[in-house]
Amino acid sequence: MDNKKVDVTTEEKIKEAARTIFHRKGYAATRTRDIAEEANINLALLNYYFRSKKKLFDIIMLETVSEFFQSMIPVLNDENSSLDQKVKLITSNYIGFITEGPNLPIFMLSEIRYNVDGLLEKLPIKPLVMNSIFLKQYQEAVTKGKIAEPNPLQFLINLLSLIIFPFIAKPLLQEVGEVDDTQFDTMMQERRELIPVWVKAMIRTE
Amino acid sequence: MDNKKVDVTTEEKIKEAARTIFHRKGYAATRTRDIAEEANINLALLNYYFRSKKKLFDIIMLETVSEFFQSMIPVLNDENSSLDQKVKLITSNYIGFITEGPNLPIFMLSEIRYNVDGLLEKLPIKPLVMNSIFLKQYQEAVTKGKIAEPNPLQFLINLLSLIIFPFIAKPLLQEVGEVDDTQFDTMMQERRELIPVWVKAMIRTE
DNA sequence: GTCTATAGGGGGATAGAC
DNA sequence: GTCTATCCCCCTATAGAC
Repeated sequence: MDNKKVDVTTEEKIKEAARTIFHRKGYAATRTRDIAEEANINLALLNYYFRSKKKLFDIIMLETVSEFFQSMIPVLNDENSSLDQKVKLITSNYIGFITEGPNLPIFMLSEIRYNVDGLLEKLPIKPLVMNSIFLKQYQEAVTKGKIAEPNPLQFLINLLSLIIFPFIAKPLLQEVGEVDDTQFDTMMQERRELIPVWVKAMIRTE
Repeated sequence: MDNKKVDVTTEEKIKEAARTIFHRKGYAATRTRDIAEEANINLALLNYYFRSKKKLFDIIMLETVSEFFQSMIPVLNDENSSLDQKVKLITSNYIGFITEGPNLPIFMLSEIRYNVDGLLEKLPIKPLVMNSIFLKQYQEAVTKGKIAEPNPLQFLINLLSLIIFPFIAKPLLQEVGEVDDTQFDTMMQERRELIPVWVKAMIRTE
């Protein structure tokens, strides 16, 4: 009876369109008219449902950032996996995630700078990372002398850098390296296997 | 006679202001009024000198991307330095460069996506990297079995990722890691020494 | 070259019919 | 709930005096 496919409410259609356009062009360059067109609805309906461009944007932004972190949390807090396994999962999950929506990182990171009142404070990002099993395992490995770099934040920065940055710099890297879209994608998929090996080599003690 | 300090032409004043505002807010969110105010000139003068917002932007964009690459070229083509030394120089130079203008990477990378007609094609980026001494040295090291990763582009991606990404993700990382501006800056400066060690460890053969 | 004043248009938002 | 028509502000760009 309940056919999931058909209950696409107008509100959902608008949100979906807004997500697409905002992610592609950013807040300032997006026109509400573009969103309406993408959603195949009238411009007035957008304001009927969401009051204003800014309110609609805030909703999309919150959902986007939430989803981005939610996908990491169960991995970080799995008691039954090792540090190495966590690194592999985070790498593979995020490369897959970003391959699906390549505009996501640059959108999040540029919009977070100025179109955010206290968005990051609304989300429980800090405690979820700081109290994670992941962090405990890292610190334990440092204590045991298995890891050279004592600062877990430097490690996290490195991991995220290697995963996310290539997607952000794609146009530049394609120009520099003379690679087309297919070749670029192949390289990114190779990195699913390579990054875990690399980060392990980076922090191991001599 | 020629006092460099005083010959700040109106044109230069406008360009300087435009650079500041464009870098901070991006093309779409920037208003020509903001630039005029920042430059302490009348709005009409901006159009008198540069015809339109877009033309002014194109000039700033070209200069910005040019400067960014120009600073790398002499390092990449130095015949008298080793691969390791080049990595150290690139790391240190760019961390210094970006510390001076922290908005630069996110500005370049987000604007390059859509506000660029054929900007990258105008600049000789490709040959300058592909024909560089740096690349030759890398390939030589691969042939000699000193480097495990055969693809120099993967190596370049890793190096640039580790250098640039943390600055782009600064707000996020500060929230996650509970670090203030001073602590963040300290970490970035530490990375001047750390990154060369890390990338060396990443690619070395067993 | 630099200003004031204003034209011109685009885009967010609303009124009001259906 | 959904549409058409329209308001109105803001921003880019120009006209024209000095």
